[in-house]
Amino acid sequence: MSADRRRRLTRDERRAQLVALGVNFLAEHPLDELTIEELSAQAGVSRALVFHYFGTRQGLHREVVLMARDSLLHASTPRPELPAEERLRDTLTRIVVFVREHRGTFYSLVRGVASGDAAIRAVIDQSRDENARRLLEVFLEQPVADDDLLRVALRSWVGFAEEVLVELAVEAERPVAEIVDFLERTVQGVVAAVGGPGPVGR
Amino acid sequence: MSADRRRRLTRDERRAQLVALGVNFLAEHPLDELTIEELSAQAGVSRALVFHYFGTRQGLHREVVLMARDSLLHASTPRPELPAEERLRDTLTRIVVFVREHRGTFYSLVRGVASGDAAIRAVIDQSRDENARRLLEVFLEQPVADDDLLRVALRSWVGFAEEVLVELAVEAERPVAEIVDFLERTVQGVVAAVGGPGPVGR
DNA sequence: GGTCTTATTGACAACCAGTCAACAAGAACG
DNA sequence: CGTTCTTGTTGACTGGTTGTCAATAAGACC
Repeated sequence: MSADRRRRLTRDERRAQLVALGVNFLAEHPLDELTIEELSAQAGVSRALVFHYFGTRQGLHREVVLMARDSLLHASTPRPELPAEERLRDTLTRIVVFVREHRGTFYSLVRGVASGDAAIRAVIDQSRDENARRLLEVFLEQPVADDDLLRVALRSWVGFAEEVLVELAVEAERPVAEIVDFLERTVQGVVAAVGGPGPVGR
Repeated sequence: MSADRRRRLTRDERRAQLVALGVNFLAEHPLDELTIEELSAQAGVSRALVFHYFGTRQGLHREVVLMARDSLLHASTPRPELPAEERLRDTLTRIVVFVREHRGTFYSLVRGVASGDAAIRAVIDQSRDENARRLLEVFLEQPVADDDLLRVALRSWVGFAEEVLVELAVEAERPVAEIVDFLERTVQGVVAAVGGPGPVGR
């Protein structure tokens, strides 16, 4: 509460403050409990100001989810200098660590966001797309029978991984290495399944 | 619109009518657009009556989701007389067919429900639990290294399958048999991954 | 036809989203 | 240092939705 009464901020400062407060809120509450009144009260400003910056309640929600999502994506950006196998393991490890350190945020992102608003769902969908794309780069070197099916498989495996992370990283206390091992083996298992029931070269 | 003006129904009849209208609505709209006003108007009754039966908006939502969920679970109940392998394939086939015939409902269930309300999320969670339990019965005969991990794997694979179904059965038009093949292979791949990186006996 | 149960309703209060014209903080300028 | 001007900020208003409750009336039972 370092806010003096009636201090005037630049557009960018105020915007950043409000979004940051929203992300903090998201770490401990589901998105649909984030009300304009709540946020404006925490920021010590009027409700009208929040509407001025975000237009609508859903506009605010979109910005908050976008910021939280980008934190996660940024924290788990693959290191391109690593070879495919190591890169996958490194990325998975950083995801698991991030989820452990921001359980509430991660949980809200993958479970607490199913807004009827298409723009908000799109933000989450883009996250799955990006993660699937990163995986595709890892597995692209292997020949597969059906490219389109591989894309679906990887995108769906992201959903699988989200569930695993919620159960093993958010709610339980499994060692990070075990979770990473498990994720690594299952993604390989799923990719193998795309190629058909035959033997899998890794 | 066979409703006469001011007809008085029994509690069970009225309740069933309102829930059924809610489920129909869910097939074409996300849950959070289901408002008391909308439902009461469609049923030709007062808003107060809906509150009388369901207490709160979330109470109504819970009942609607519960009914939609049970339709899905009922339509895909495993046939215990079949051997494990056939039973899995039969169940998966009926799920895919059901999803095709009720795309909107399925989509709303797995994507449109992320209410902040714990009771509503619990309804969806129970669905995943039940599906995981059914799968466990199929795979229980095989020895696995880590029982708890198998449970997590199957529960998470349900999330994987939901994503696959949305992409291949709801949004795309892949043949049923291809989807079932793919689901079958991936669940086996995931179960194999639980046992470790070694070869998989099937 | 009268009475009694209870399904049903209209009216009321509280809360929240969204709008808009008006206010004021603080920088720019003379 | 006072004035002007930009623009961040606000109070007041409207509309819509949730939730409450005492009152009403449909229909069964005698």
